Amino acid sequence: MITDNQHRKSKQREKILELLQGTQIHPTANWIYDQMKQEFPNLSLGTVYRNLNILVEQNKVKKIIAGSTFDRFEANLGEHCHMICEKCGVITDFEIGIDSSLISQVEENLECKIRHHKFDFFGICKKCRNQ
Amino acid sequence: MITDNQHRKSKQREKILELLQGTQIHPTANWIYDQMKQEFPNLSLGTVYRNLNILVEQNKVKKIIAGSTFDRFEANLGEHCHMICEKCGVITDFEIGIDSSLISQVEENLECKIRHHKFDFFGICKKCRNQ
DNA sequence: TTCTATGCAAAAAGTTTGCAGTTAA
DNA sequence: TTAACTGCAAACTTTTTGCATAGAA
Repeated sequence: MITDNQHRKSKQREKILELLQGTQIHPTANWIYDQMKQEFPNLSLGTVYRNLNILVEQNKVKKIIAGSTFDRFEANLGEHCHMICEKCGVITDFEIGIDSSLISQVEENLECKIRHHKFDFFGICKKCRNQ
Repeated sequence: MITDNQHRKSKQREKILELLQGTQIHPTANWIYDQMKQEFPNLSLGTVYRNLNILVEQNKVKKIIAGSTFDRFEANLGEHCHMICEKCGVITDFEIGIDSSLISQVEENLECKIRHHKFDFFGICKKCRNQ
């Protein structure tokens, strides 16, 4: 494991990364906690969360399906994408021409049925760029 | 407002829908609560959440950037999409050829800087289809 | 020796739920 | 009249944080 200047080596953090690198299931913090309990009987969930945040910060791990923010709601039921500004948090709707064959391409590859999709773009919005 | 058989009319729910239909900002439950406080001084946040869930159930409103589930993590840092099974919750990685001009198209339209994006497909996975 | 990491427990943040009273149909 | 809706408060779930101790460098 490559260590940076800010963080020391830790058995727990190494194990968390190892678990994440060795699984396809996109686990929750709690799943990781359960896996580690045998090897680290006194492990606490707080340690798992703390280390996950460090690993995300170090770009060794990604957090997906961002929870922890507030639920947000909209009444725009049409098909559209979101551009989420990482600076001010504003969400802007827009439409792009999604090639409809894209969906069937996915369905064929994974042999699944797609019911809907969500395309989110993250970056800096016009307003924040000009400040 | 069109009512179904299960739900009666409610001033609060009507107002919530009206607010959502009249804004672009993809509000949180708490923002809605604040907007309504003047008109409904005794309003409770619980009522807002309850009605938002009813409106979502009625397909009059969408919940976006799904919070409330667990955070999920992955160590796959390459560019890929997720197929999320709505039945069993399994998340499957896959790659699709995203036309790179798509990003610059979005950047030009919104005059913004896109740093990353997230494409999620929701549906029924192969395993669940065959059950 | 120093300062990060840990376990524990308490707190925080966001959402849901039970209850008794209110209201739409 | 009946059953959904409401406000209130308590409970719940997920994540973060403060503190004293352990451990890496």
